[in-house]
Amino acid sequence: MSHTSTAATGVRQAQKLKTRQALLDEALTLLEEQSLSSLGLREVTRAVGVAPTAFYRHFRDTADLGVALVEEALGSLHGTIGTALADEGDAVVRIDRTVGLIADLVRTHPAHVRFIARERHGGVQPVREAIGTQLRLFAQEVAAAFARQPESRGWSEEDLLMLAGLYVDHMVMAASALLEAEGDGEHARDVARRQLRLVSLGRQHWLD
Amino acid sequence: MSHTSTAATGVRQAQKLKTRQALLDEALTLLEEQSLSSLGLREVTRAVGVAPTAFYRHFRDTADLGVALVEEALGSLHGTIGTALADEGDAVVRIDRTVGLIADLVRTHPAHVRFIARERHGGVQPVREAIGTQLRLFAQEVAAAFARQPESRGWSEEDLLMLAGLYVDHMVMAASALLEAEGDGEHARDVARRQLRLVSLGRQHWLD
DNA sequence: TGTACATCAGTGAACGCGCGTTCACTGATGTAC
DNA sequence: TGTACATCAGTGAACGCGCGTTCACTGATGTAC
Repeated sequence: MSHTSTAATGVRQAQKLKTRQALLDEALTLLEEQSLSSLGLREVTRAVGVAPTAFYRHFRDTADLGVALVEEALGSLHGTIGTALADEGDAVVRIDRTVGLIADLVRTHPAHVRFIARERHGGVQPVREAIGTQLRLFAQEVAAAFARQPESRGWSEEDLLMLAGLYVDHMVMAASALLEAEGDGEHARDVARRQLRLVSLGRQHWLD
Repeated sequence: MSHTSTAATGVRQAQKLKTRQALLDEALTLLEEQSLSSLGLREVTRAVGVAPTAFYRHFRDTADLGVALVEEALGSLHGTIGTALADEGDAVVRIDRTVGLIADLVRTHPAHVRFIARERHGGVQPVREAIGTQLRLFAQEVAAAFARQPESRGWSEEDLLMLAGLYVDHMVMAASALLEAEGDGEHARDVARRQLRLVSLGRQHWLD
């Protein structure tokens, strides 16, 4: 806790983190074809190549691991989408950039996206709650980004949150649709863009 | 197969249907707290009070039962929502009626709604596909209802489907939000109404 | 209506299997002096 | 730097349990004549 000791070698700690990450990675892979609700602790340790009991050094149970996966999947996203929405460009450009960002996310982290879509309404309460909390935070960031735009003059905070919720819900939907789309998902991206443009139009006329 | 024989007593068939329905009902109850992916055949038969092997007289496995639940949950909805949307009244009245209809559905059949929201992206492929098919049919009906309204003059079929998809997705979202809402869900209903009104505004200005 | 045979929804025993969890352990890493 | 002790990530055996599936069965219901 003092001077150099905290920054000591930490070989043990590094190895522990490596095992923990392997458990998270293999669990995510197994979750492509099942729900967290049916994921077995032994399945995960078998895939990693450690004894079943090693699991308990890192997580209390699979629900606990699920909560960690939520953090891994959504924790790093904060700021990203808000930036895409708030940056320069007109409405259409901003929407295209946002959909592009979602498509990138689906391409680089398909298993994380699937996990969030699947467990958002899934059978494991703590995980549902963790996802709900993250998405609510996310909607607040989107609302704050909107608030900074001139189009939002005259909007109540309540209405901004309503709009942000609509956006976040559709981002999750669009991501899930892209996952299921065969090929390059050109059609799915196009539908997502048109839907967001329609929402954007509604936004422009909300105070008429 | 001929004359009166098909309409014979059918005591046996009636009893079989009763057991089948009991299996579906108890499964749905068990699914309030877990995913289909982890639902056990023995759990279901135990809840009904029949031998585990009786299950096989009705379903091949729990995935098969899940597909039957999709039919039960969504099969009866055809026409209902389309009617609410197509009937007389201006946009706001139609939206209020639609949200009221969703709220009724959540109140009268909460477990069915939860099942659909949960398994739409769940870990059991045949069930995901069955839900996808039903919701796509549903979106087509909504698009057809929209097509009959004067507001849709000049709209392409593709755009009508895009709009209908937006509606259907938000109905599922709204239903799920209402399920999770504590109390009477007044706030959730209000948010759903405002979101649909904003979408409706976007629709009115789509061809500007 | 009565009888003889067929059907088939539900039974109950049995199986092998993988599960989550406990426990005392090992041996490499970390710490104090 | 060297030594003696503490920590703790990962082990491996063992447990009791519920799972899905098989099989031959029973007895009420249905059918043919």
